[in-house]
Amino acid sequence: MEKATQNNYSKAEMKARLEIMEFLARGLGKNYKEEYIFIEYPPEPEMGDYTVSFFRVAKESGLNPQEMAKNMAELFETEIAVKKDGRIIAHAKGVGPYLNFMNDAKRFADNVVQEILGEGEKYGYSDMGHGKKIMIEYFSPNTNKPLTIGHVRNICLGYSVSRIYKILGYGVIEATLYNDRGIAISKAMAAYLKWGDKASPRSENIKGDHFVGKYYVMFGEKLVDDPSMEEAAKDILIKWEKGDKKVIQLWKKMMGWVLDGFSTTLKSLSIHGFDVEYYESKIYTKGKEIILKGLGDGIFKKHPEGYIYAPLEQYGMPDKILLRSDGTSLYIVQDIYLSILKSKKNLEQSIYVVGSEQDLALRQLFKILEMLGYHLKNIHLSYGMIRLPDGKIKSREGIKHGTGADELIENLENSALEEVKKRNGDVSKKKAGEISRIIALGALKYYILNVNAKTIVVFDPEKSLSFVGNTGPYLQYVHARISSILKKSKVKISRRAEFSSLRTKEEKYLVQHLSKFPSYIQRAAEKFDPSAITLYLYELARHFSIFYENVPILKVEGKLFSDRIALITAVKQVMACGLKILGIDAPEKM
RNA sequence: GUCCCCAUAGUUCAACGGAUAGAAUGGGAGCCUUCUAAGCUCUAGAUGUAGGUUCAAUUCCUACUGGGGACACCA
Repeated sequence: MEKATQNNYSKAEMKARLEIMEFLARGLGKNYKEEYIFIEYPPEPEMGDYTVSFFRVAKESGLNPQEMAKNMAELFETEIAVKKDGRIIAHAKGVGPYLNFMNDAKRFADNVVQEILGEGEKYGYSDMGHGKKIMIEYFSPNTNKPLTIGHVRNICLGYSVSRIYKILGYGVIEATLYNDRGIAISKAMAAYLKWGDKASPRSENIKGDHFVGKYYVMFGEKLVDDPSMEEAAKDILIKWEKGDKKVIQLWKKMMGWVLDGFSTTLKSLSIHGFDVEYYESKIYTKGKEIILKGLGDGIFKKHPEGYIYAPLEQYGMPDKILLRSDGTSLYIVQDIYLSILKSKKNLEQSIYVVGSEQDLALRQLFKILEMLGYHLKNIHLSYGMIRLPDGKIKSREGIKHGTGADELIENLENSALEEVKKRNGDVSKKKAGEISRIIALGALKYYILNVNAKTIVVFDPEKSLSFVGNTGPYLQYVHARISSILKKSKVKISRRAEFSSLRTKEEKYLVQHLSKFPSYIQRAAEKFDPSAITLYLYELARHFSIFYENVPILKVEGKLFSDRIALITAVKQVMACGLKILGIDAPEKM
């Protein structure tokens, strides 16, 4: 097992871990081997705050793990526990082959709550990425049809992973590539020329991407009766490549409509642009020199039939054709060019958020780059597709009902609005609209990010998205409830306070969980997986909800009151920060 | 045909090789004169099959079965 070179722990957790390591090193003596000791979290909070298992150490030293745990627990209790000298770890208990450590609840609460309130919004941040640049390319749509829930998954993943790395101090460049040329667009253009009759999104009152998508679908539908359309599309493509003025003019017009539509969808998802935008139309001819040089250097080969290819069978992949017999380049050539362009930015790593159906294509791309001598760390963040209970989203007729990004968001906003009205008769129409928008997006983004990226999700437009249970709105609800209490409490909390009165089980578990936030951020980063954050936040919300049911806040007085206010302030802050990582807004009221 | 991914409660998803396989939803039973019931409590319910590695396997390996994806001089 590899150990991270640097860990993102809260200061409180770091203190506890150092105490444990120090104790174990001394107590185990010559049997202590750092590579076999892992401090983990026990499966249940009541078992303790940290745990170490002795399987490995015992095996290496020929001892019995149960006895080791028992002896070490005794040693801790007789030597350390009695001292009460300001340590975080107060007790140790041997349970089978595990040694469980318990924090001093009061001292740990002091440390954790002070740290969170002291660091404010920066709690959980790290500088481990200081001076390191990474680029993450995501979204990268084809520009011939509107966006689907599949694109939304891509966007949510890319956006969230970007946030995670930013928090760890990396310089993150968010990039996208518009696939704005080629046969698909030519088809939409051909259909528009034939049946468009000078209509426009404005004249038809349709969003630009939907407008163009309509013609793309029309092309496919009418092709059956009118096979000549195939030729018409090819003709347009050829004219486009030659720079035919009329074709280019039409293309610019239609691309403008599509990109305008995309921009609207992105805004409705609260995504506000990318640091770098690449356009296929601007780079698609580039890269040919690289291939020819590679051929000259013996890296690539020329087939007797005339095409140039990368020999990849030696690496267990099919060979990849790069240049056609007529000398024109295939799509991957511009990918190679773009990757090399990126590598000139001194990147620590370059991440591609691309669906798993392109696993092979990206493996080939990365291998070719390696063959060319570019050893940039390329990572494919591969995600599974979203399917419907009865099959794929895409079909010949375009996309299936309920899976378009725009209609999905709109439907969700409408049902969220009904809920808000039901629960909040007193809010203004405008406010209700704002809140329902926040909730709708919370539900959608959480739904997508709560599962591992590579899982193929079965999505039922009628049933899948809900506002109850393990959902985004549940987390938002916790935030809103805390906000409501704080509004009523009207106290100033001191960051230096000692939170001596946080004694209940519910408070202890909350503090314990709060202290783990930074380590979950790191876990999410290592795996490029925002679901580590959703998992963390769901548990935080659970702990809070149980606390809320059982522990009164506004009804108690004095120090107990102010301590609990401090605690829930910390919960609110961590919840807001975590939701922000997911791209979800935290409402004050709902 | 070759390669890749997946298989866990009725359903949709969890589980760095470790403690009693967790949630949610749906089913059953409760909790609003008390800080927002989008909540809380209790209850029934699952690792495709056969081997192997390991002190320990949902997790790693092999085969099988069943799903999905990829393998164009398309993008």
